Amino acid sequence: MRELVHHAVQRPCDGPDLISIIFEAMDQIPPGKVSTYGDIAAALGDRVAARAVGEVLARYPGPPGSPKHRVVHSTGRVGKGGPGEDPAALLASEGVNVVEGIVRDMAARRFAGFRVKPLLASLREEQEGIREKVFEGDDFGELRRVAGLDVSYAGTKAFGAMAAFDARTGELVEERTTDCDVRFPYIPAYLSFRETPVLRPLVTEREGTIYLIDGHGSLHPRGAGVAAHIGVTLDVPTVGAAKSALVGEVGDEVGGRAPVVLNGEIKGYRIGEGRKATFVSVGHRVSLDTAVEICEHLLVKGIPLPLRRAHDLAGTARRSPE
DNA sequence: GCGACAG
DNA sequence: ATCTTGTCGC
Repeated sequence: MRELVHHAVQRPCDGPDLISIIFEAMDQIPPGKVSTYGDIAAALGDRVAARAVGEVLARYPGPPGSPKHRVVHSTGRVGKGGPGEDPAALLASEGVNVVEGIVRDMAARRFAGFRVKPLLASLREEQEGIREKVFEGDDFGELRRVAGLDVSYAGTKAFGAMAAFDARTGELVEERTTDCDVRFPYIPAYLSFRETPVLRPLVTEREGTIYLIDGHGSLHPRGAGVAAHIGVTLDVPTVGAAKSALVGEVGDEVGGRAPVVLNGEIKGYRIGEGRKATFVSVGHRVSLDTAVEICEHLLVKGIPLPLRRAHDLAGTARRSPE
């Protein structure tokens, strides 16, 4: 019982709720018809979210009676279903011909007439707006602290952590954590809508603090990675620091720095060697040169110290009972 | 099969 | 990001 309480719904993350829209769409598939992960993703506004739709069906129970069995692969392959569930049998009971786990006559069975809000389309527009507001110069006054922000997950619950270090002494001066129930899955290039709601309450200091964020900033298809998103929406200085690339072409390394070019422009640098690389880009109000200098200065075993500390803290919060 | 997309 | 056994190294 105690475990159930621990994983029970507490406070939904304060951001866009894609989970509800996915189940709303699924509920529109009539008996005798099927749809695909990609078709639902398209109705949400972006087919890239197909895998995320599958992930949500696996992780979230959804409203009672949600017809998860009516969502199949584009090949017609029926989903696995949860413990004690038999999607193929349910489909058969609705008159769908399933042979060896594959829906027959997909073309005739396929439903795609969803009437849901194409949320991902409006979120892309929001990102375009954020790109316009990003300030790529230095505007953070007197630097007193450098704070790391990171998120870890347990099922549908997110744990955010902040670890702040004194910019002069390098001393750890503050740690803070928070948690909420995730309402937005991981979708490439939409990460900020999953993590910003978790991290927002951890951004308390508005003056003299630069926030290093685990993810890209302007080195993003629409110039609005999570670091840019948090920087612009909260108007705080931020830097993006990711462990792997999302977009751009990595150039030749010079003096430990390899430029990352996007649309003919250097939008980031890869620092650190090989597998321990960090991709640095502008979030907001910190220039690329300054961002790289700060990250290099704080680099410990391939990762900026505040980020490692925030990562550990988020992981601890995830594992701790209370 | 290939290509591949932060966390 | 998380899922996981054994294994290497300080």
